[in-house]
Amino acid sequence: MTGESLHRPGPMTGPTRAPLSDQVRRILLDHLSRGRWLPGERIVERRVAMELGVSQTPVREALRDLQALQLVELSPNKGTWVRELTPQRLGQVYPVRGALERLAAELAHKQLADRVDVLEEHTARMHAAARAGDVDGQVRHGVAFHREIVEAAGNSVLLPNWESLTIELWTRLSLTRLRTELHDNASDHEPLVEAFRRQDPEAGRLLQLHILGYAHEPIGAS
Amino acid sequence: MTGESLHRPGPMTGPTRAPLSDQVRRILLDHLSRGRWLPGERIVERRVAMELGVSQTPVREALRDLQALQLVELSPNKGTWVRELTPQRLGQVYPVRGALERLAAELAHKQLADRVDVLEEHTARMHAAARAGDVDGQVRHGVAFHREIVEAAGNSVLLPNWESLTIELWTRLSLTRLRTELHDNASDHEPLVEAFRRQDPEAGRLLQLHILGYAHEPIGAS
DNA sequence: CGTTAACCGATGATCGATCATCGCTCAAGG
DNA sequence: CCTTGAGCGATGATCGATCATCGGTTAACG
Repeated sequence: MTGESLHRPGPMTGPTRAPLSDQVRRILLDHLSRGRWLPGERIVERRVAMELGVSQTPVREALRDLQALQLVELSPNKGTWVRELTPQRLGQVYPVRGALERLAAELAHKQLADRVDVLEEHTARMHAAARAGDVDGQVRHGVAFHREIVEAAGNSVLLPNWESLTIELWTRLSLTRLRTELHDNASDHEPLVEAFRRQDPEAGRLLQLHILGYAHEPIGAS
Repeated sequence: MTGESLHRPGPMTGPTRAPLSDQVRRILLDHLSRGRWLPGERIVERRVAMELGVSQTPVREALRDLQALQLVELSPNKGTWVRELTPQRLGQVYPVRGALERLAAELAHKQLADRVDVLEEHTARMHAAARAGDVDGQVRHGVAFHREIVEAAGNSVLLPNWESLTIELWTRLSLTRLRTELHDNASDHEPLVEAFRRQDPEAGRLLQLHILGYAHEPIGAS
């Protein structure tokens, strides 16, 4: 499963595209979310480069990106480490996320009223995934629900800021590493959808509380 | 003033430190804030590298950092451009900043009560700078005031998120490029300090409104 | 045996060169 | 004259090699 060389032999049929550093970043993200590297472990640029059949440069760039996502720690002249996923760190994400999404809901209250059908769609898929025992699906649609809200705000500063929290990845890591439960069932989202539908001025606040409710879930939280 | 070579001849006395890419980033930030490159203009990696006497690599890394700060735009295989500073973009920063700082104030309401003296210090310096006609000082201390609040929250997700907004730089750019006025006088901050001192539950909300008030300042905003 | 400093392998940082892609130019074809 | 595509210069992307730094190892010294 590893050792997947990224060399492009010959003319490389088709649209090719995608800088190597992007592909490397995706692979590293994948490895991280699967626990290929555990927290505290070192990531050696040259080793990864050789393994992927690329040079040090794109690996280095990819690691810089992961640093921006707070997934790894880079120390000048020392190297790269996988950051610990502690319940404390996880707990610090929720307040920020809550504040940002509340703002989004307040900015987008008008647009959201027209998009409740999309939100309901996500809710339904979430529900279906839950019944099918599809954890991955639950996470994906759950995050999509929230991303929809943030995108609806149409604020080009807000969206990248929210994306930088990488909710989906953190949720996955939390599930596997901290063995948290997934309580994020569809029914929790229905009151929110209703609030958006009637453009309830309190919808933002409801959303914020909804998110802070996630914070109580981790089993690991003492 | 340009053409400052970064070569390190000989044993380089002293602590040396600081990767070249960091120095380059600082220089580029400086150039950007001074208008060395105007919005829409192209930044060519090799040209900058030669000018600074370094190779393409550290320049490239520095540009990636600037991209994360939303100061430039990078298009794969196309190059780097300085992003426009439009009143619209600027106006989108304030709501996000407001939401984040409100959260900070609410998280830190206890710690802030013990730090009102620091806040007052910044207010005083702001005031002094204003009287001295020292615009730069006003900006610096004004931002420091707000950073103090965000730091007091002690949330390791919140702080980097707030820093990524690069308030100080945007304020400077706004002053020079959009010719906005600086209404951010010290007296505006005094009610905030008082609210923090008495741990007013509404302090966060006050701070948020205070920040949104900045948004009305730009002359350029139609 | 504990302390200190030169030594050295591993690895991040940087370099100079090469590869690949983008846009533009310009001439052939209609 | 307009369209089309080969040719080409500029420049980003990637590479392989080299430089510099960090940390652990070793050996002289007391």
